[in-house]
Amino acid sequence: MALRQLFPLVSADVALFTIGETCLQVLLVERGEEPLKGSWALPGAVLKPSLDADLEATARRALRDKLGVEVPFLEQIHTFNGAERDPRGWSVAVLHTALLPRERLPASAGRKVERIRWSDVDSPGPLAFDHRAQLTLAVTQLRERVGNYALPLHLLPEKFTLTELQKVCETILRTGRNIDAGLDKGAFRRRIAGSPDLELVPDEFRTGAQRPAQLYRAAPGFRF
Amino acid sequence: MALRQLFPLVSADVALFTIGETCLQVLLVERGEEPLKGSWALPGAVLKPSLDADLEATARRALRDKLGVEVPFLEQIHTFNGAERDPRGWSVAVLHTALLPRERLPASAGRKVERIRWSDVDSPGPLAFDHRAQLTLAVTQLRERVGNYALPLHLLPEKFTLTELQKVCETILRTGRNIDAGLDKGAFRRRIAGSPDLELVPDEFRTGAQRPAQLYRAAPGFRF
DNA sequence: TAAATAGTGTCTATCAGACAATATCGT
DNA sequence: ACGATATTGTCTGATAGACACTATTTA
Repeated sequence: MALRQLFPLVSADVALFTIGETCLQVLLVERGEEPLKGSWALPGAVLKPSLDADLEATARRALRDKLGVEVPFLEQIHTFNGAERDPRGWSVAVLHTALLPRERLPASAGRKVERIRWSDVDSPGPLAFDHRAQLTLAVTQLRERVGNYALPLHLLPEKFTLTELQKVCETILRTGRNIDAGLDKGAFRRRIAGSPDLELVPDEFRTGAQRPAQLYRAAPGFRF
Repeated sequence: MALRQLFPLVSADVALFTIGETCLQVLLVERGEEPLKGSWALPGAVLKPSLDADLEATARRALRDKLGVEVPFLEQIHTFNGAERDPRGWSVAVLHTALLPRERLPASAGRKVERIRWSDVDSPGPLAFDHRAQLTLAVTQLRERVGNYALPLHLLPEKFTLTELQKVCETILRTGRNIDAGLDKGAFRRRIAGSPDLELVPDEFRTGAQRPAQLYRAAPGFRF
């Protein structure tokens, strides 16, 4: 299309992660329109300058439309661009990473989309455009950032135990090949203890068929 | 302009760094066109889809035009965007960081530009658009990444001594306030010794009025 | 009391910073 | 020999991982 020779297509894509039973999972949507109709892709939307204050707003709009959800964490991580990545022509796609606790998954999907699917991040199957590369980057970068143990707070409910936090970290780090990824309990808790991002919830515990576990939450001014 | 309500302005900006006598310096250019003609800004160019394979190419084109130089290192770091950051309307600016050894500075400036200036990164003066914020991000991120001691290789000539490398690291880390930033020689060299990014150049030394210093260079397959 | 999970303590290898000592040049 | 810088070595405190131990609940 000649238009693309003057004005590139600008869009926002999102790698939305959540914690599955054993795996880190990512949201995929089936494309309902050409090009590549019927193939799976990361959710995304074309920028509408009259609607979106910025591309983060574009990304949030995509998630509202396709999943009907507001995410607590959304951040841009890389911009894919060029003449070749989209068959429609020159395009700019700003990739975002978003995190959603499993508890906050909506019961129903959004409008405007055929099907959605939660996929293990290490076996997403074929994806449209360069979304395989986008996903790889988002996953790699997420795993690197787990080190500070703050990011996973966005994948947990408001109150959680240290063991739950550790499980989330282990799930993120566990790849298809590397089954273990078991973090040491002692070292993990020592590190957490010194973190300003976390605070203890007084007198609240998670009970079960064993010793109750102290509940924690994100510290008041917690941001990244 | 109504056009901007349909198609955002897409451009690439560059924070080009080099090492001055005592300071980390960044290239600024005086804007030769409206808007904000006459004010200082980071070099950049509007995307030309027919010319540029991607926005990295746009950034390289900007540096060629304004400084007449090819840089050995150029990498995208963040995308600034929104309806408000440019008076012309909705815009997308992909900010890049570039590094240039002082030895490779061209004698003359490029075409297409009124004036250029190398500024200390901590006192650039007023800048156009959101370039002050862009510069702050680029500098912050550069300082964080000096930790691995690999990035500064792009700011040095092909062959260099460990002391020269250390000086570059110290210069990058030295802020206006923090005058010291002196790294420990022993620790620095120990760390370098274990790095796969560096190799010794056999039988080559930098001589002066003192003990000659062993020359090093980037290891063969050095990338980030 | 047994099972299960929470939480703590200890040992050790590693590493970074501080700082001292030695090496090797030109003059 | 002296000044200057390069290069190496040692000491020490902090820390992460491994691993074992204790604590507290329900069944």
